[in-house]
Amino acid sequence: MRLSRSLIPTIKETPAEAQIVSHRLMLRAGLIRQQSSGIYAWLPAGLRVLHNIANIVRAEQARAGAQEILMPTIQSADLWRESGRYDAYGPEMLRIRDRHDREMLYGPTNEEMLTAIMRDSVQSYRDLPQMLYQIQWKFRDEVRPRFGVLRGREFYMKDGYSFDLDYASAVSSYRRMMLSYMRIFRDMGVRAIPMRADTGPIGGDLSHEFHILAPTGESGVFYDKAFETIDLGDDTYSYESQTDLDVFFDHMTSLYAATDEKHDIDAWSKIPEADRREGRGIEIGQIFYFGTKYSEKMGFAVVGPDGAKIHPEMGSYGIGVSRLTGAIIEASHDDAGIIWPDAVAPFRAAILNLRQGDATTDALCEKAYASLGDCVLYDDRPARAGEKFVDADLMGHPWQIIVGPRGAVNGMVELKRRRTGERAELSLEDALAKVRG
RNA sequence: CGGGGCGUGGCGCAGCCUGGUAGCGCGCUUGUUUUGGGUACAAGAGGCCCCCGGUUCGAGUCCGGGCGCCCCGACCA
Repeated sequence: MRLSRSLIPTIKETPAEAQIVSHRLMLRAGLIRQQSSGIYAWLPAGLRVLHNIANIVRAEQARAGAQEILMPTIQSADLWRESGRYDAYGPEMLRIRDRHDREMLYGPTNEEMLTAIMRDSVQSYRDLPQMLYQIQWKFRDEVRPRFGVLRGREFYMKDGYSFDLDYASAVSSYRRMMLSYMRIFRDMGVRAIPMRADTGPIGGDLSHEFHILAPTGESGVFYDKAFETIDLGDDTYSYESQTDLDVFFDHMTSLYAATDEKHDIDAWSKIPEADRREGRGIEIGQIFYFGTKYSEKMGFAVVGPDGAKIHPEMGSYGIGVSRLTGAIIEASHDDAGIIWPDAVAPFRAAILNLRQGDATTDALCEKAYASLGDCVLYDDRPARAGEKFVDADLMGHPWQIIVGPRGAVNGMVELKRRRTGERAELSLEDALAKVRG
């Protein structure tokens, strides 16, 4: 994209309402604009990040055997009466009425709806197991939204659901999702740690939360340093191998990891001091096994091989996609601005034209832009160099291709790596090769 | 839901106590200048001072009632 023709409204001063760093930077870098408390509009650069994150989720979920679907945001209250959650959920659920005075709601999660879909569509044990997910907007009317997209009321979330014939199979699905989640977060360039968790209103008896480490995280976390060097490779663990999934799960759950709420001093003290790590974490995902809670209440059963009815064992699996955009910034920034991991950056690189209007410089920039295409942001504004440097650092592009008249006459540019600050004088061709990776 | 704070050009704020022509910095527009880390000068544009009501000759300012937003706590993907 050409910055001169893009709506990426960076701002110099810190908006008064933004207290934490990711919120400030998302506003300043022109990623989002607030519309109401806890409700945000996503501008072009912000939406690209959201899509990048969602696509990483899609790719790895597909490999784990999950199918993508899309369910509506608006649901019928009747559905939730079947599970008993219409009354149980409380004021976090946004309840609305349509013109015929029918009770509706803006979905905060989708166990009921998908169970109903399955009930209508699946009758035989031969059709299970199934693993389905969607990436869709949710609404939870938080008492006190804050921290920008980290605690919005409207949020973009991946929610997945597994349906299995028996407990063993359900546990296998759960373990497969745990592996998939760890790989998803790795692919985004952040380190996540699974921690045993309470199940909350979703119900059930097996649950883990995933936290990514960030100095500004909401909760204190305690973990074994082995999490810093976890091997998640395809050669080590296969989704197809039950043994692999079990080994992986045992490895994850045998290592100590707890938020401050669940911290166990005794267990902690048994870990060699050199292996203990303390930090702050932001929850970016949670997985649950909850058995037949919904399939029984909502009358979803399949006929088994012996003709008997079987209520499928279910689990659900969430990733806060919009929250991740903020969480990644919390984990990856400096005083100058965002430092995007390559995989989620809105643009792989920015081309900084330091002398807009200088024929040689312009030509070299155009060449770079034509070569890299949509994955770069070409700063072709008639602005001063300093302003372009500052904005590029703020927006956090992994690479900056700095083109000025001094080097341009020889076809040379300066390539800067945002994360390390390293710079090198290179020919344009060499710089482009590096940016392409 | 308890406690606190704030609503004044796009952004950050002053003015309110003590009522009397709506200000500052940044940004924006035009020109000159400058040109490798937010240049300097000049000239401009831009404001139902959150809303409604009251007091007053006169309200951004005082009083009452709303609405919105933020922060701390409890709660939470």
